[in-house]
Amino acid sequence: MAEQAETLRRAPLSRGRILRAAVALADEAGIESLSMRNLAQDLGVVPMALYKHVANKDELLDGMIDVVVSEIDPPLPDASWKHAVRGRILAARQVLLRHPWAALAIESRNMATPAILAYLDWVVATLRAGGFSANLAHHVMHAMGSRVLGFSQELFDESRRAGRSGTTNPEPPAGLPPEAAARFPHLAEIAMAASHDDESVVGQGCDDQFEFEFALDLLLDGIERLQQQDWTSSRRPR
Amino acid sequence: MAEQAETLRRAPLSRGRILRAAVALADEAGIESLSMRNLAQDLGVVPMALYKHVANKDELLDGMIDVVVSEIDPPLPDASWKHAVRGRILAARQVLLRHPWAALAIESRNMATPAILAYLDWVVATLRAGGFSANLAHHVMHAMGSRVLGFSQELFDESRRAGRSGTTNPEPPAGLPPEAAARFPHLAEIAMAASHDDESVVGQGCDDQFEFEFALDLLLDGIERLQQQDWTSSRRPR
DNA sequence: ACCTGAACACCGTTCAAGT
DNA sequence: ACCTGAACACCGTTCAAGT
Repeated sequence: MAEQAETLRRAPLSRGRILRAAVALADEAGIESLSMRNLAQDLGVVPMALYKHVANKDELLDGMIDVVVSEIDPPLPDASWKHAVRGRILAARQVLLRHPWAALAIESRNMATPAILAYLDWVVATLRAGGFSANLAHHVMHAMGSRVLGFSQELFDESRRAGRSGTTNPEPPAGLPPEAAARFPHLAEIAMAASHDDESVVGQGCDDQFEFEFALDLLLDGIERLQQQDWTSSRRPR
Repeated sequence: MAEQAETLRRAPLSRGRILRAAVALADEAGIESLSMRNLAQDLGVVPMALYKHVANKDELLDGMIDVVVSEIDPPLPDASWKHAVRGRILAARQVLLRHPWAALAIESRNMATPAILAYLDWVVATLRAGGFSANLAHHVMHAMGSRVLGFSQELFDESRRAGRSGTTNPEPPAGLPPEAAARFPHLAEIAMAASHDDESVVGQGCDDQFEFEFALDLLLDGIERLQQQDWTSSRRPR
């Protein structure tokens, strides 16, 4: 009875409402807590009701990815392809930081969603307008890989695993555990090396934003050099 | 009775035998078919028997990753850090091509396994021996990201999804579906651009090995340039 | 002391029964 | 015709009962 009244008070189900609730659930409780049953409960609805708006869980995930990608700021008009692409990729990274589950979700799905395709199409259009051949633009897109969507792509990226953002893990230990440090001395050494010249600042973890921009600029600078040299595939990067 | 005889004929369970069977199961049937129950059945054993050798499924996955990483060829002695690192990364890629599920598995686990740490330690040692500062080596490892383990890191990488290797998908369609091509003309254009100068060869998909080496060399060349310039973090790549 | 069948608490999804 | 509770075929893991 009370439950029925609750249900009636709610807005009618819609695909958009389902997707927004799913994104919120994944953000708050982690992607591993996203089940059709949990999602239905959050919406005050019986699980089967979801299936009228999404075909199955995979399609739900595709929809959630579209929601996230649509949050990427539109491009700013910019004279230089390099600034334009760099700025939009950093904007994409900000979005993915808000939705830590999204990077892995995008990589594990195999279909490109419409929002992702539109985003990638803008990147290619910007390169082409900047004087890139279709051939070079093709290889550049491969080389950027998922970094073009702001993925950190680190080998061990804490933030991309179990969702639970914020409060629970205040400070992940920066270095290796002592016994691992002894076995892998070179890793231990660079784990200590801080992001800045001040060598006395050690063991306080990595500056993720710095590392992302470092890698992004390394790629963009190399790409710029190829483009200025009128690169074609017969001449390898060398 | 017959089942008991079968079981007795088998070698006794061991962590190694379990891990090898798990890798084989994931290779053949796909990672989504890897359940404790299926694995136990393959081994002719009751599911609970596995728990004496692996604590839980996550630890099983860690062990499987270790098996895969140990398959990477040992480094060849090489005078140049660049050739040594490049060669070993391409060897890692060959291993990951044999185990398509492994890339995503490594990215979704958060603990570095001993085999991965040993591999990374070798890469760092090679860089340091080649004259890299600890600081630059640190940033380089971040910039390489999971590419150091041979990941393609493509945004949409067919091979990394559902395992089922070989026979079932003879030829993935190279270009976009027609209606998508109309909406995303720039993507359609570069999807047509083949890997080689011969512009008449279109729509036959991508040369994955070429694209991987293109991106790898782009990174390695940029890294070499930084190292030769005595890069420090006060001077950004620029 | 060891092993393991049954059980628990979940899944995504189907389907037939009820309105 | 529409909606949905129960059921199906799975999970990973616990635990107590049996040897």
